[in-house]
Amino acid sequence: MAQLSPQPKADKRIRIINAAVDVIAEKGYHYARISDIAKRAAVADGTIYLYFKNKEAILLSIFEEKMTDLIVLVRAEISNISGPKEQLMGFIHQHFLLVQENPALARVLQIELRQSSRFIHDYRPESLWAYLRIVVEIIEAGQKEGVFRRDIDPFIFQWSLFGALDELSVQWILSKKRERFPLEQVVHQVSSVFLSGLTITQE
Amino acid sequence: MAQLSPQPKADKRIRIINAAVDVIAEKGYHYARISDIAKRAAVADGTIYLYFKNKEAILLSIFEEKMTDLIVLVRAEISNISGPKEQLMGFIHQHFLLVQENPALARVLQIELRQSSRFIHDYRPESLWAYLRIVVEIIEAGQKEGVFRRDIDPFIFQWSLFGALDELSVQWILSKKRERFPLEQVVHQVSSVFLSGLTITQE
Amino acid sequence: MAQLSPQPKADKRIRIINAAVDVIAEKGYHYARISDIAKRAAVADGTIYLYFKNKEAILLSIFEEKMTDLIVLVRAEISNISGPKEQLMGFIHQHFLLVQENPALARVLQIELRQSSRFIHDYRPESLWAYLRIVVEIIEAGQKEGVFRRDIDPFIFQWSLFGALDELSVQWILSKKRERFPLEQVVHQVSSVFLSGLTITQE
Amino acid sequence: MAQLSPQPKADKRIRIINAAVDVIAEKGYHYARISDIAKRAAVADGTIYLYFKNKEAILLSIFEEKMTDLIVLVRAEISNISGPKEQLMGFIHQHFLLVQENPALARVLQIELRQSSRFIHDYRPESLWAYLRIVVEIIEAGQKEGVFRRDIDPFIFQWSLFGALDELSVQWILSKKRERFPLEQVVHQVSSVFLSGLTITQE
DNA sequence: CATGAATGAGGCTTCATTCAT
DNA sequence: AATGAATGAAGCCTCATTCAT
Repeated sequence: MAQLSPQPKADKRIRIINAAVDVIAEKGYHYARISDIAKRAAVADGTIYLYFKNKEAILLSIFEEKMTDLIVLVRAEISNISGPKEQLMGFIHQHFLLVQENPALARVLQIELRQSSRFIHDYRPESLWAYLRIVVEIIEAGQKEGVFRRDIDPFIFQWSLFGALDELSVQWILSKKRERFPLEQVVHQVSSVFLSGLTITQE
Repeated sequence: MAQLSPQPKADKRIRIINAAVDVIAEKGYHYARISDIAKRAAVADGTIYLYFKNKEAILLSIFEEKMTDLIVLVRAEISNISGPKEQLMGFIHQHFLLVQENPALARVLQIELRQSSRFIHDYRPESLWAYLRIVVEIIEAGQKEGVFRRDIDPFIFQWSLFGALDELSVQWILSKKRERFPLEQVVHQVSSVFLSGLTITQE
Repeated sequence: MAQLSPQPKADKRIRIINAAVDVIAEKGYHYARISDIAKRAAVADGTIYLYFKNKEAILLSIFEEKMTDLIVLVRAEISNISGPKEQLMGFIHQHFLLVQENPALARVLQIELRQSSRFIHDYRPESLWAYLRIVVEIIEAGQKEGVFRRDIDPFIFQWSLFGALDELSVQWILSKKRERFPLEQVVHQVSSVFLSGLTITQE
Repeated sequence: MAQLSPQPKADKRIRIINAAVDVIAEKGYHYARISDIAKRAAVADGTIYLYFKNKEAILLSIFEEKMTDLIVLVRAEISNISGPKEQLMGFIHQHFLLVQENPALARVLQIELRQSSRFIHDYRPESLWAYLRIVVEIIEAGQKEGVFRRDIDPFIFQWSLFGALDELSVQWILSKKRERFPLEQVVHQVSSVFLSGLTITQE
C-alpha cells in the first residue's frame, strides 16, 4: 500500500477540521452533513468518529483549535506595537485581516458556532474570552497609563468592540458587493469611533 | 362547560407566534419541534400549517411582525426626544429595555433567526434595515446640525452600534448572573463610548 | 337567502359526483384531495360527508351511478340494431363513442377506479358485469342463431373484448396525438378482428 | 453464530425488489408502506434509500428490471417456434404461463404500476413497448408471408391483444376460484379468437 | 487505524375526517 | 343542511452514528 493520500499522513485530523470549516461555512452547521465533510476530507464517514466524538465535537474543536492559533497570532502582532491606542488599532486591524483572509473560518466562528446548542447553553467559550482578554489588557494598560478613560468598564467595552467587529465582519462576509465595503475603511472608521470614545479628551 | 381557554378568541395565529418565540428561545430553532410549538400554543400540529407554510415561515413571520412592532415603538419613543445625542442615547436605552422585557423574543431575533438558511442566504431582512434606519437618520441629522463628526460613515456606524448592542444583549441574555451585569450601566457605557466617538470634540 | 347556487338545488350530490370525476381524472384518485373536489363542486369540504361516507365511497358511487347510466344508454342503442354481428359492432362503437365524449369519466372508470383497494379486493363490480352481460347476451344469441362459433366461451370472450376496448381506450386517452389514433378506425379494426374471430367461417 | 440469513449475499437490492413485489401485490402501491417492504426484505427502512431514490423509483425499477427479464424469456421461447401463427400462440401461452407462475409480479406489472402518477403522466414505458414489439414483429412477418391479413393495423392489434391478455390475467388473479378458470383454456380461446380474426380466410 | 454499508430514530408535513356553529 | 377551521394520525425520508470487515 503505497502513499496515496495527497498530504503526508497523520494530518487526517487536520484535514477533517479544515474540511469541516469549508463545508460548514458553505452550508451552515445544521445543513452540513458528516458525509460531506468526510468526502471533502477524503476520508470515510466512519473515520471522522475516530477523531471526534460526534458532530458537535467537530464544531467545538474548530473553535478551540482555531481560536488558539488566532490568539497566538494576534498576540504576536500586538507585541510588536507600542502604545495602547496603537495596539487597539492593531487589534482591530488584525481582526479584519483575519476575516478577510479566512472568510470560511470567520463565518464558522462567528455565525455557525452559535448553532450548536451546547455552545450556547453549556459551553464556556474560554478561547473567546482569551481572545478578548487581549482587548481588556490593552485597555487596562491604557487606563493605567492615563491614556484611556477610567470610567470605561473594560468588560462592557470588550463586548461592544467584539460585537461591532463581529457584526461588521458578518455583514462583510454576507455582502454581495464587498468592494463597496472595503475593510481598510472599516478598520479606520471603527478605530476612530472606539478610540475617540475611549480616549481621554484633552480639554 | 366553563371558560377554559385563557384567551377566548385570542387569535390562534398570535398564540402560535408567541409559542414559537418561547420554544425557539428555549431550545433553539433547529431543536424546536413543531409539536412543541403546537403544544405550547394549545393547538394541533396541523393547525400550525393553516397559518404558516412551513417551519421556516414561522421564524420569518416572527421577525417581520415583531420587528414592525419594535420599529413603531422605538420611533414613538425617539420622537419624544430632541437633540441627536439624546435621541441616540434614547435608541440605545430603548434597545436594551426591549431586550430586558422580552428576553425570549430578543434571543430569537438576535440568535435563532440566523439559523434559518433562507434568512442568511436569500432573505433580505428589510425590517432590520428599517430598524437601523432609525440610527442612520439620527446620525445624519446630527451631522447636518454639526453635532456629529462628518467623517463618520453612517453605514459602518450603524452596524458597529448594532453589533455592540446585539452582542451585549446576547451576553446579557446568556449571562447566568445578570445582576453583575445591570443593563442600566450597559446603556450608560455604550452611550458614552459611541457618543464620545461620534461627537465633535470642542478643542 | 335567495337562490345562490348556479344549479337549481338538490343537485349537490350530482355536483359533487361530477366534480369528483373531473378532479380524479386530472390528478388521479390518490392525489385528488377532498378539498379539491369540494372546491370544484362549490361546496364546503364537510358537505361532502353529508352525501358520502368517505373518499372511497365517492369513487364507488361514481362507478355505480355512471355505469347504470351507461348500461341504459348502450342497451337502448343496441335494441335499435338487429343481428348479433351488427349488435356487437354497435356495442364496440358505443363504447368508444362514450370514451370519446366523456374522457374524464372514462379515465376514472378505467384507470382510477382500480386505485381503490376496496374495489380490487372486496368489491363486486356488479355494474361492470351488468355492462358485460350485454356482450354475453349478444354472443349467446348469435350462437343460438348459428352465426357465432359455439366453441367460444362467452365468459372468456367478454373479458377479452372488454380488455381490448379498455386498453385501447386507455391508450387513446393517454395518447398525446389522438389524431394519429382515430377512434373510428379503432372501432373498425377491433370489430373486424373480434367478429372474424367469432363468426363461423363458411368453408 | 450460525448462518442466519437465507441468502448470504443475495444482494440486498434484489431482496428489496422482491419484497416490494410481494408487498405491493398484496396491499397495492399506495397502501404498501416502505416499512413493510423493509421488514419483508429484512433490512432497515433507511437501507432502501441506499438502493432507490424514493418509493416511486422502486415501482419503476420493478417494471424496468422485470420486463427486461420477461422480454428475454419470451423472445427465447418464441425463437424456438416457427410460423407466425404458432409464434403468436406461443406468445399468448407464455404470457399466461408467466402470470400463472408469478402472480404477484403480474399483479404489480398490470395493476399497481398504474398507480404511479409518474408512470401514467411522464414515464414512457419503453419496456412495455419492447414487449409488445414482439407481437408486432410476429404480425408483420405473418403479413409479409401472406398468412395474416394485411388490413390489420399491427399497432391497434398489439393493444387489443395486450388488453385482452391483461384483463384476463387480472380476472384470473382476482378470481377466488381459479379452478373454474383454467389458464390453458383461456390460452386456447384467446388464441382461437385472435388467430381467426387475424388469419386470412381461405374462401 | 480505516472503511462505508447499514441502521433506525425521529420530524415535518399532508389531508381525510370531524364537529361546533 | 351547510360550513370550514381544526384535528391528529401516519408516512416518507434524512442523516448521525455504529460496527463487521
